[in-house]
Amino acid sequence: MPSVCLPDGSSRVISPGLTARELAESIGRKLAQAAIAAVVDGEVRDLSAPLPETENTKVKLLTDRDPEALEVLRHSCAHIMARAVVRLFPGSQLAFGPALENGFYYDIESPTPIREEDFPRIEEEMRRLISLEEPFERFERPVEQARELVRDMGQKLKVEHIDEDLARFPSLSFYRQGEFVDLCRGPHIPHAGKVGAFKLMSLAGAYWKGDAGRQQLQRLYATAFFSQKDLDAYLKQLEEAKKRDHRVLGKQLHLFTISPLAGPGLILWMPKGALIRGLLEQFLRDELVRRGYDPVYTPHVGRLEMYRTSGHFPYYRDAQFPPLYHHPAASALDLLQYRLASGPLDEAREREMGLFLSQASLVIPGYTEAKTPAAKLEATARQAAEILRLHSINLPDFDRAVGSEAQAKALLVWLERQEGYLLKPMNCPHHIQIFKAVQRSYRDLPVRLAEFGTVYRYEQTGELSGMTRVRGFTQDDAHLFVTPEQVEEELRANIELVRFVLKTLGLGDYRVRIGLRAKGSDKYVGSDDDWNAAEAALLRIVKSLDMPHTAEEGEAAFYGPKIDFVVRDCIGREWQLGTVQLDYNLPRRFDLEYIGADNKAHRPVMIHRAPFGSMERFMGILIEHFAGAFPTWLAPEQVRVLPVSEKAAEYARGVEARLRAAGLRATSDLGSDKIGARIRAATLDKVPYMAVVGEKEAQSGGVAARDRVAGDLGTMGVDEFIARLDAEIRARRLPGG
RNA sequence: GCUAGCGUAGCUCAACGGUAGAGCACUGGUUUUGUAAACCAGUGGUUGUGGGUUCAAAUCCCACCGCUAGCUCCA
Repeated sequence: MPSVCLPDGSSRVISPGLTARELAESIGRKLAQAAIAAVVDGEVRDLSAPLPETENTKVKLLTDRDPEALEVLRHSCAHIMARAVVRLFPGSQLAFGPALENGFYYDIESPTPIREEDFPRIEEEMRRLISLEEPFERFERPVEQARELVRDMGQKLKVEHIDEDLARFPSLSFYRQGEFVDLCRGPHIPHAGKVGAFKLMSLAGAYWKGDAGRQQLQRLYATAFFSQKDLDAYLKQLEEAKKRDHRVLGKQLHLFTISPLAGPGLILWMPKGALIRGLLEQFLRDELVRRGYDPVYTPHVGRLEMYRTSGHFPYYRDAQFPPLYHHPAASALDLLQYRLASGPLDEAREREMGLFLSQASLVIPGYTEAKTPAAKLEATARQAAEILRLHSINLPDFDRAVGSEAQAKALLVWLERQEGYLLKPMNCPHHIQIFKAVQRSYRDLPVRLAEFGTVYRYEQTGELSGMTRVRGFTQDDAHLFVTPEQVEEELRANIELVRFVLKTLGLGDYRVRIGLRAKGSDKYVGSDDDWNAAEAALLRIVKSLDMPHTAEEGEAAFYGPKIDFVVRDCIGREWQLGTVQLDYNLPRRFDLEYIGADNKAHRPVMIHRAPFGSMERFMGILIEHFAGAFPTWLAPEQVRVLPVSEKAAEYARGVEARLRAAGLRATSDLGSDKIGARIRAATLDKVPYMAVVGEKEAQSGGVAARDRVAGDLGTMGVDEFIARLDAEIRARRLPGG
């Protein structure tokens, strides 16, 4: 007899064909009404689906309290939204409409573009559909019939999807709601009335199947909840996050600015922001030195030759600022060489190349008109020859070269003789030179070279955002040169360092993500043994430290496995910080070695680590985490002295001087506003402490201390006030801690 | 780079084809203040830049620059 096992441990015998809904009814009428879907053997299913006729099937009925139910609800709401759009915008083509962590979207191609002004109409239509409480009815069709069905509905994208990805399935499922039918795997809520509250959020472009080479669709973002209360709470949380936006607070509190004239994506640290950054750097540097790192400094540019050796140039050149050459012809020849070296390209890569070349303002006569890849390469070579001639560069090897490969090689020989520099995209090649400057013995290892190193990457314009996505940033970088046996210990020490520092800043809640090789792929460098050992070490460490972690195959860099740190801030948002990466590649490219105990040369393993990513990004995250109210040890202004009236101004100046002499960052506000207004100003400036002084304090020689959050702390002596702040600063106490 | 939206005083915003305005901030004055906003006055703009349409453009059109939300990318 088939039976089910319920979460409370009880089991029931069921009749064949019984659905989850009928099961719920048999348990209780209320449960049946509240049920949204069911988890059957770990899989979320419709209530209307018959339960499997096996013994001891694990069944859990989901209600609006279960997170999985919310996902089902949102997916169903995506259907309701699509239905409303199809009604209002006849001829709309539907693509995908999945649930997300905070809502859902639907990608749609409509004959008349949808605009944000249309949101109220769409929402109204959705409300009407929801009030009908129509059921979601599932049905299945063999794949051929399914294809005909979507074709007859005029849903071209769905036809494409079946042809490309779904044809291998014997049958496909659909859900019907009134006149609206959508190809969909499900599951869905029993009827539309379960949607308690929803809201259309935004409109964006998205490529069909995420492929930039395909047409762009309109993506409607929205969210849905079981109750208006939950939606309101979510919207309030968004408001809260918005108030913490580091771009807003950074402006308000004069921490940093970005000037289009200085350059988009290039952070200008204002005095207050710079002070905080300096304190953070000092804190990190002290901690690194304590843990055996050696600070170094390297310049902002490096010879192209070095980046050719490391492989950074020219392979990632579309993400780099253009190289700096002395020879006036070199930039053009460099681009032409790059084009020739790339050889014949297919259509998609040719499009990318065209974009890149036009961005670099390189015009090749006859290039665009050339029909075949070979003709394009010929045009490129002609232009190179022309430039060589104009600049009287005699290059017989190029003239003799046959084919784009040989031509590229000849040009490269010339280019390599030219003086050329690159704004550094990474610090590692420089640090490697420092490692190589001294003969290294196994006794010297690990060598840990640390630098707050500024690097430059030419991010796409649409990618730039405040301090978190920029074109120049300073990594809290270090490179560790270790023996294979030392890898595990170094990784462990690294995680412990991150753990300590993040905890100090109140970001103690985080997990690590481990990037492993994709099985059976040959794109990785390094021996299998090294990889196996390194991957096992990574997993062993996170397990032994009892840390939340996820391991993801195929997420490793081609030169080694890596760990990413993902922290959760005080309002529950996750931020990806830096990474720790093992590297077998650069030691080989730069031919690094150390002398082992056997008196033979051995190749070290490199560990790249920038656990906080960059100072810019980390600062941005801290601003949001603290909502601009930095703990006293980091606050740019720690105390503001506020004389009650001008009569106490002289005394206030004296107090300020004493605070400064004690090492506190103090100022006085001697303005003519009333004391209440100046307290308000100091509070809005997020100054942690105020020292209110009037005639009483001037007589007793004290201050009336005030905390920016707790308010009046009462009167105390100046020394007592200083001691109190000093203790807090030494302990690096956190707000509320 | 792509899609959509947006650029008005230092900041937040109004004016939406017909004389560019408010609050805050700033400056000067009055007030001499006791724990989150005293009062009065004043300064401040070639409406992102450049072109076009119009008798007339912040407003409509085009190009560029920048910003925002996504997409794509991210060694």
